[in-house]
Amino acid sequence: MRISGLAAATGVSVATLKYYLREGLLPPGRATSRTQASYDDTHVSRVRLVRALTESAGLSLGAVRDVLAALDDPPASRHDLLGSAHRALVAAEGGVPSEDEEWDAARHRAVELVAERGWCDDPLLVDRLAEQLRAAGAAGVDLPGDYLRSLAAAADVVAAADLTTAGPEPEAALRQVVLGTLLTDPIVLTLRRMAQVRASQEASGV
Amino acid sequence: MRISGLAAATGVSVATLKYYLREGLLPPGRATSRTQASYDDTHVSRVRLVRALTESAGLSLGAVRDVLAALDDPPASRHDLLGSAHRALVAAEGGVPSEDEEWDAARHRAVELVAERGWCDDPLLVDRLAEQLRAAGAAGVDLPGDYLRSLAAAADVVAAADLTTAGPEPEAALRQVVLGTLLTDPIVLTLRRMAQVRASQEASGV
DNA sequence: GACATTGGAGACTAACACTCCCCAATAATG
DNA sequence: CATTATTGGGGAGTGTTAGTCTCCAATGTC
Repeated sequence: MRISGLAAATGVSVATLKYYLREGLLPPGRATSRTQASYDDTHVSRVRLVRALTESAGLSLGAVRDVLAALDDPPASRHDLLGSAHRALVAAEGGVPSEDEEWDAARHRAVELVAERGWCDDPLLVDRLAEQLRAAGAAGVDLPGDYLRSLAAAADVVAAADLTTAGPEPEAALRQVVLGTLLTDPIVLTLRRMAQVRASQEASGV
Repeated sequence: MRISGLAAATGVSVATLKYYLREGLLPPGRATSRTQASYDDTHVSRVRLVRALTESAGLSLGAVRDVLAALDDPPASRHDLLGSAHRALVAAEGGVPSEDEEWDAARHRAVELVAERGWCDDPLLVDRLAEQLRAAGAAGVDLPGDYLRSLAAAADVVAAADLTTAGPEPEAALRQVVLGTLLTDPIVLTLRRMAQVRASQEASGV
């Protein structure tokens, strides 16, 4: 398959594919001559993956590059699997916290919630949570402790389901967890909207 | 308080505040002369809200403008409350679906899941879900029905909690639900990451 | 009265994700 | 074998977003 075939198979323009090649998001095809290369199914699925990650998961192309690099990295051991997965995920998103007194209070709340659940205390994740709590507070949105505990309980349900989708082979499991998480993040939020509408209709007696 | 005071209170540069004024994201201050205006606490919290919505919730300034406009709109009735809230939320995010055969299959899965839960069948939300399922499938990530059902169950838990934070007055409730949802979306995802790490440690016997 | 600050407005910038255009080399077609 | 289309490679240009910079005359402050 030549580049125009790849374009037809994925619905992405030739110009964009060339751009992805230049940016290293798509590996070069097998060169059959100086001005021709052939692409196969792996290229098709790579392109589809890039599109899903940018369009659905909302990642930037730079973040996609990082995720792809992490997936190509050997996961060392099954124990490190989720570790490297989360390094990829955290790197894919951003987050540099500021430092003031409101932030300290938010960070304290974050640590407390995590401790209560017996969750990991990865400082990257805790800092991010603290920053998000601070932002909500600064915007005048109050998040009671019981409310956050409900969110945490729901997160445990989701995480348990996430783990069941991972098979035993480290490489496939890494791929499944990283991509699955990134691609289901928007799904989780959409389901939340749907459930909200239903819950609100019930509450007003429809 | 003059504009430099507003800048100091919010940590946002004067140039950026002027930009927000121009863009209509921040109402003008009370003019005390031709070259001076005074700003109060409502301006401080408006700026903080804009920053939280862009930095934490990841909205574009255009989406922030739409959300703010929706919040200023009178919610008609308590019944329409979540309706207008969701119009604001859905508008704030985007999503125009494509039309092919994979999409039809994804749409069918979406309709089924929604029907099973007895959720609303707002076509905007269903279409969005279908598009997200299609993207995951195209990227080679398989989402079993049981897995989606688990996510849906968790969404119900979250939505029930969301509703408890809304008071009885329509205007305050609208604000709480819309902003609360937008600002807790990233929190939900962070909690998911944390719970995943814990669940994975448990699974590998740590 | 000297100096800083303000509102208002236009121009400029950097990052992002393409998109267009050109080239010489090659492939396909008649 | 001649003509036409397509390819890889790469530079330059585009539109959007979210600011940032510069300038002005009017005003506030010491």
